Amino acid sequence: MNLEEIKKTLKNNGLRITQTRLRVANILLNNNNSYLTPEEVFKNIDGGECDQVTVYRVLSKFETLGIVSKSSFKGEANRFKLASENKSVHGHFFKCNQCNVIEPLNECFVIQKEKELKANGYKNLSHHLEITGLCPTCA
Amino acid sequence: MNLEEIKKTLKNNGLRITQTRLRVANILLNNNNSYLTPEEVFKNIDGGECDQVTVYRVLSKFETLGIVSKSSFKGEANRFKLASENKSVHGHFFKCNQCNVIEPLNECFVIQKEKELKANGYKNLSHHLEITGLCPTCA
DNA sequence: ATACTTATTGCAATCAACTTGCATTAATGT
DNA sequence: ACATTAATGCAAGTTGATTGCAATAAGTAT
Repeated sequence: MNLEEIKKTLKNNGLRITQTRLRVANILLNNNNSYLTPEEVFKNIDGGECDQVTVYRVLSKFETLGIVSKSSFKGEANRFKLASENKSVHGHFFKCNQCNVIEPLNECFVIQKEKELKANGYKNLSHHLEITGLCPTCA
Repeated sequence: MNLEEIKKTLKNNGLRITQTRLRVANILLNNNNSYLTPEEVFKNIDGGECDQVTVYRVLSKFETLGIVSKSSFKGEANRFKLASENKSVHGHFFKCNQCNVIEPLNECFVIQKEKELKANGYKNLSHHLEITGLCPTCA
């Protein structure tokens, strides 16, 4: 996704190219590799140039348009990044119920399933896998 | 988990066997097969017999003790049920970003990984897998 | 360019699901 | 029966997000 593609997507859907949408888009473009919370996006914009609610609305709209993908973890803010070429984005973690340590799980079991879903017409897939329990230290 | 096991677990951890803990335990025992939110548990207790905050605290304590397992979905309340004999509990869903339809995914990819973690000393494991995107209807 | 529509925004209020602080109450070991 | 301190109730606070509505600005027609 580059700026032109984003603009085109907005146009194609009868949506307006507004200041805030452009600002949010540019921040995402400059952070292509990391997920940002709406608040982080807002702080990058800030200067009183827009309202935080607008950032929420823009990101939410971007998501339904497939411009961004969302990483959604209970207990923390949503995170957004530009949708990658291959639309499949994912994160895997182990989270200890006691000490709250979060360890990445480095294998992806789900890509196979996503391929299956894609073959059946599902789009813009991303997934989130969380295994919780007690880590060896706490167990 | 039966009532005796729950009491024993509390004792073993130097915790008191209180009215609210017993009430919550009994409600969970009578709903062994479905996840309940703290609010649902509270409503089952109600009669002004305790405070909802206490239910939150009890369920949270039960979780760290491994008495219950938690299903934790962003955008909705946590859900709890008694930990099963085999401590591995899981839920898999596909959630459409547009229409919010939630479809269960009937296969479990993660059991293998959990076995691996168990072999390495992790305990009370449960997991949650969510694939999001656009369902064929919305795509 | 100017006027007109209506999508988009800002602001304030509201929400859900918890969490926290603290004084009071009630389990439990002696 | 009493002392200790874990557990509770109540009120308030928090975080992340949503909603209603009047004001504003983007895009289209004139």
